[in-house]
Amino acid sequence: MAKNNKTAISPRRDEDYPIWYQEVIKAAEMAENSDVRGCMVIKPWGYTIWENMQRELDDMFKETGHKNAYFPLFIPLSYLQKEADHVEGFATECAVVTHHKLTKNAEGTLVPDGALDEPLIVRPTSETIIGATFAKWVNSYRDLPILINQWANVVRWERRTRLFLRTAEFLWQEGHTVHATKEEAVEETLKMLNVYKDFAENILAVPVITGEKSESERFPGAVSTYSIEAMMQDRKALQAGTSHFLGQKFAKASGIKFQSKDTKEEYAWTTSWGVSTRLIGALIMTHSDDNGLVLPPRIASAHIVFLPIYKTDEERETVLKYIEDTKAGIKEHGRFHERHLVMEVDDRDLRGGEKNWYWIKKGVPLKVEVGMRDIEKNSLAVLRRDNPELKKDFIDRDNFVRDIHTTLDDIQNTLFERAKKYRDDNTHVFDDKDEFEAFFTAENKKKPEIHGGFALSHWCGSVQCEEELQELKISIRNIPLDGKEESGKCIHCGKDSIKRVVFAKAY
RNA sequence: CGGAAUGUGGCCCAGUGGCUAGGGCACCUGGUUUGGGACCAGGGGAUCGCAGGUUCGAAUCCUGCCAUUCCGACCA
Repeated sequence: MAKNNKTAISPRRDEDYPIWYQEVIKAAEMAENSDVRGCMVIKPWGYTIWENMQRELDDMFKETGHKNAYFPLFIPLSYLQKEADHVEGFATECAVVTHHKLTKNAEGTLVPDGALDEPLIVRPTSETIIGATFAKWVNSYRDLPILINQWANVVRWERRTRLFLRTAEFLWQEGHTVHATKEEAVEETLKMLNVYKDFAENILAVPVITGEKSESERFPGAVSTYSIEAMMQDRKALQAGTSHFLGQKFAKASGIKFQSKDTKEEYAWTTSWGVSTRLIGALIMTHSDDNGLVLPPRIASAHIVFLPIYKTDEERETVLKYIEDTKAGIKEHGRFHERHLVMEVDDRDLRGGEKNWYWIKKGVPLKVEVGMRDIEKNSLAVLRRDNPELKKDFIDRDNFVRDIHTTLDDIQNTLFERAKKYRDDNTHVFDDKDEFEAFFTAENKKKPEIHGGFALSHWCGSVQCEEELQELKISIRNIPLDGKEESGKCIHCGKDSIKRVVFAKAY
């Protein structure tokens, strides 16, 4: 099938990456901007992905001993003040509730009325309110550990928003745990970080680097913050999840104390960890191409779409029957990784071409055309969305049905390997300052091309070097956990260093 | 919060002081079509972002505001 040069998404990635991103979302009907500034409407095709993420992650949380609970949307203003660093981090982006009713003024317009004694803030995160609650739950070492997760929405009044990547309100999960010892809390922090890595790589097919954040990138109030970092197709880094070791800071702020075995009163050790709808942005920017969204089968909103092709009512009957038989055959193979295969049949009265492109842009892993010619040969016209050439294969129906799980797994693996290769190809080790700086300098300053990537270089550990490197618009994404110790010189100041860190431009 | 651009039916745009604001796409009706973005005919749909001002007359000029997008600072 000859393919013309026109791509379904315009502009292409190499023409204008940020606009391409928005167009992919629009074309796939995943989300749109709402009438409320900075807040998005997540449409069914996008929300299904979130539901799939929730289910997979929730299983993993349960598997590691966590239980779900729900805490209030509103947090008393005074609670936020309990932890000094925490206040500083979030104070500038809080929605504040000051009144509890509306009345009509002289002009007949509704105005806030009934001022609250103490203003409430809409949670930007829940450490404080959950900490206050945990303080009541914990008395003895026998009450520990407490392993809680909450699925919720949070609000951070961001100045500049982008669909899925940064919105004023977003959906996420936040895990909060309390432990008797530091070791146990650290272990929990790293365990959940690895759950995130597992999820990102195996379910989303997004390769990530686990590592610790530098001091300046740390969560407000944390002792240490760890992240998973992914590379998008514009070679910028995206922080896709974080896990925090909170030490005893929040325990002290909220009074989470317990009596130990030897009858002494001790402060507990806490952790928190979260991923958000931002992961959908990561998914889009990792796999999608110039023809729209590309979804890995393990997270896809639908796995297979059948497009019936017929001319007469009789043919329609025949074709739809053939599709139903094929679906039934596929169902007999059972669930795909414990999930029912979602199969759509698009029998809308639309031109074939238009319908085809519709589903290509939606990123369904397998698109199957069925017409009379296929039925005669007992075959199917199959297009794998991971094939950038959009090439149709005519496959024997029995083989297609038999191999369906293998095929989907193969698409999943192909996407992961492709993303991993892209990241690795664009990750370089630098020991020379000039080369390092050239790597991050755009050739065309007016309209910077896609350039740079991840640089693995030595860093002395000083905040000053980190700040000065911001001139290159880069930051330390994290200090990889699997990085081996080796002596070297800081790429910026030349002082001694024992570890390489990941430098990159970031979202 | 700074810089830039843009606001005209659902979407994309034309109209740069003068008749009833146009076109393309989308939508609805009828017909012909249907294996890679169809065609014909008819039809519905707009307080030209908002508020003031200038003018005999404003989508068009002026002022202010608002929104969106991009770039920067700040952040998941």
